[in-house]
Amino acid sequence: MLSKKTKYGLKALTYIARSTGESPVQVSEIAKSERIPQKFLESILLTLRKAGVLGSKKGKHGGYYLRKEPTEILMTEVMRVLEGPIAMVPCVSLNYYEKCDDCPDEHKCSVHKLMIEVRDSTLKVFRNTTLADLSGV
Amino acid sequence: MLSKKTKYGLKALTYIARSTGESPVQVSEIAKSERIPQKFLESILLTLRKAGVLGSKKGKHGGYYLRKEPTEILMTEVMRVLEGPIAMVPCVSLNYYEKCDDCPDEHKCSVHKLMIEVRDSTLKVFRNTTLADLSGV
DNA sequence: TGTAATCCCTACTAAGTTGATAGGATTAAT
DNA sequence: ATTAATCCTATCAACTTAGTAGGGATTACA
Repeated sequence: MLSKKTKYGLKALTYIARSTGESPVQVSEIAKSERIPQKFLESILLTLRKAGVLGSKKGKHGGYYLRKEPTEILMTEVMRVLEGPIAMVPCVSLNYYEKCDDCPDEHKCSVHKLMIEVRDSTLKVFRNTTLADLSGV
Repeated sequence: MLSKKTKYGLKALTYIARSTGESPVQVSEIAKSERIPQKFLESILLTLRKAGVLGSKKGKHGGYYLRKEPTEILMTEVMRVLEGPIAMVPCVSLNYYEKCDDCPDEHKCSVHKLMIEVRDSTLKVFRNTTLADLSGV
């Protein structure tokens, strides 16, 4: 299951990408428009900022803005930040590899092979999709 | 993340598919060989039996056996039984569709479109893979 | 017919995750 | 100063996961 965190994060990014103005977009505005609990959204955007996807401006008239063009923001990056590893098992994760405790030899593991295929096909989608595709910009 | 339940279930199915004998395969044997907690595995195989993937024989010399040929057992079926919906959000699930509370119009939802793509690419893998592929039979 | 082996079923539980909420600290514009 | 924003930490209820425990029901076979 996709977490609410990721779902909200994607919606917020889409909203920011679509907002044309020069000034940064405020959390309250996004929260209201996208029906997301504001405090929860705050923490999500903070995560995205720390990961370098968003920039922020503090104080009055502050808010969040994209650090890159929507066409440059890949879903691989966003999904990894919000949802964590793309692979369904650590033993096939490219970025967060971990050995399974119960597998003596992962090359003989039937689950391993299947999960590599799933990972690759999902990666293909995420590598081929940018924020621009999501937001129609 | 893939649950242990699914992982263990897949390993167990693979084990059963590989075991050539006429008599059914016992839980204890699978548990020992695949390093799976026996009681946990019992409940998993029970689920697979109730879903019609496995058959069972009770009493002494009892055990589990496949109800179909490995080539006939698709990953779509097994994954749905063990892991639940293949879609990452209910609003794009083919078998367990549910509307999102926060989406006024899901056709305009950016997350929706992305998740349909992920669902389709994952489905493609699962529809193309049978237990025979996993077990090399 | 007794007994051991095996699946079947229900209930419980510790640990972790999720989806928030609360309260304030910090920063910047006016 | 005041106001409006982000930033940060802590807390929490509900749920899920990965088991464990204990026994019931069924069957093979001596």
